[in-house]
Amino acid sequence: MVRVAPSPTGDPHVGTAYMALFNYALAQTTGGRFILRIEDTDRTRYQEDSERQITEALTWLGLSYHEGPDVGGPNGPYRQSERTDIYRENTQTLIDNGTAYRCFCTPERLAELRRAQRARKEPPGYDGLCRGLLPEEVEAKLAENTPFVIRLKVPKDRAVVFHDELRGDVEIEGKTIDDQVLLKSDGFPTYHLANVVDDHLMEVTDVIRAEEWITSTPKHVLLYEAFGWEKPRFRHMPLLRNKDKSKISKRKNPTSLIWYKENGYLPEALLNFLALMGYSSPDGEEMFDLASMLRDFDVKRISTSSPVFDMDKLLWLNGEYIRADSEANLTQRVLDHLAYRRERGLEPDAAEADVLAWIDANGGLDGDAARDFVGRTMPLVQERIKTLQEYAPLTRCFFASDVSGYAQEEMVPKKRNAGEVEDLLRGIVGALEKLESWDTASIEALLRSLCEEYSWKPRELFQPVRVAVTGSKISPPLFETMELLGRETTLARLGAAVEV
RNA sequence: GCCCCCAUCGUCCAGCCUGGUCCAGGACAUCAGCCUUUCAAGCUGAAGACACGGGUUCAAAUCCCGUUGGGGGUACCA
Repeated sequence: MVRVAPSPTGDPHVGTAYMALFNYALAQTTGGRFILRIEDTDRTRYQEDSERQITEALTWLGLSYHEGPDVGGPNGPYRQSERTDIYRENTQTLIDNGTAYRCFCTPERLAELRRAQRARKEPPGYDGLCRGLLPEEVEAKLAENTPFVIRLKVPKDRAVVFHDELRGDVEIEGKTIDDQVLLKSDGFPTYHLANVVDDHLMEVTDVIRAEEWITSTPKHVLLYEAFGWEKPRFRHMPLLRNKDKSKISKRKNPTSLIWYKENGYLPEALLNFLALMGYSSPDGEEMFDLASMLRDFDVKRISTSSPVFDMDKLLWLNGEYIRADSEANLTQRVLDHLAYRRERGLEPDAAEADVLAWIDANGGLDGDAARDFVGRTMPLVQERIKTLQEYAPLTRCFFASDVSGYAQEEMVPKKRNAGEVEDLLRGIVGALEKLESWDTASIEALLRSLCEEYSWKPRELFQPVRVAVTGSKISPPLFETMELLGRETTLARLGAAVEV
């Protein structure tokens, strides 16, 4: 039994997907179950929409869970905010057996304490003032309704050792472990308490989480001991990093899974990329989908050094997946992507607006006309785009009614002048008008013959044609583009170019 | 500061556990060439790393110790 336990505090995070992937892989390859648990115990950081976005993002990635807030299961509820009674009851057992205590210290006193400790260059931490409270004193405070928290009574005279399956034994001295708050004064548990209680109750046997939790694992171990519960196996994954090696953050990297979807990344590419971070397949293959990862998945192959999140490599992988896809499927993906962006209310750029305008005028995103036409452009651009988002800029010339926004000099090759280009274009228009069959091969044959006739090199001659027809020096293959546009549009654009 | 984790090309990984086959292999990025109607894609090639110092050993990228560096933690956040 494994779980992923994100907190709904903002956009679904790439780190959540990373953790989910490895938990999912372990569950799938060991016949275990995978739980999604929402850790929403921090009411100040809670964000309404976040949980739905998390579930949607995991679904998008294909990381389905057996149990979770939206799918139910035998170990619910799966939102910690709905389990507060459970935490309260369990905390009471700790108080009863003497492994936890009520602390009535005010936040002000704690802040003052920390300041003093800092001034004395001592490690900050609770001084244990309320540890020694007599039962009557506690009763008195309680009677006065003094707010309190419940703290773990950490044994300061011994070390806590736990075994990390990936890293070996980790030993931390009790005196360096703070008397952790377990239950806040608002009645909500802290992460540490809720996490341990839930993992136990939900029968989680394997905890795979990020490295940042290593130092607090002793607290969790102490809790398992205090409750008399069996510990799960711990595995701490390396932390995803920014280029400067700091923990990945949204200021230095896109961390929102929504961002990747909005920008045309394929879920299988993102997942594959995440898998490559700290993991390698036994056969050394770098491109593998989830199914093939599962075929030979081995937790022992997870490495412990933290990888830098390299967008360049992700982009390359995304391109690989795009090229490996079928034309029909990719066509549908482009359409779905445009629909998704519209649904999200994202402002289209000029190219995207042109594409959408054409599609709207021709039956809409789910119409046959759009699918047919986008499908016909696909062979021209499939190997030229690295994200779905790059489709529109590259194919704008097929959808736009007017492409004449280019600068005049773009049509003029080096060592040629505007007059020469104009003469050439007139000649080309004349020849194309008389061309019998309007297809790629015929157009190419004709233009190449004109190269000889005018003594222009192919690359020279094709440049003004390309700019006139597509509006840019960079375009899909020219002759195919002209065929797809049709004689009428092509000639109109060439004619317009001659005019000016 | 204190505690903990980590350490192979710019980046991601392989090799390390079970020392010799490693003057270290692959991928991304970079550069060059080829292909070529632009841009891509593709192909070929180049450059590029065992952090440092000790120790163990006939032999160390691999084992041990230390140093240095990087990161994380040190909240009534998760």
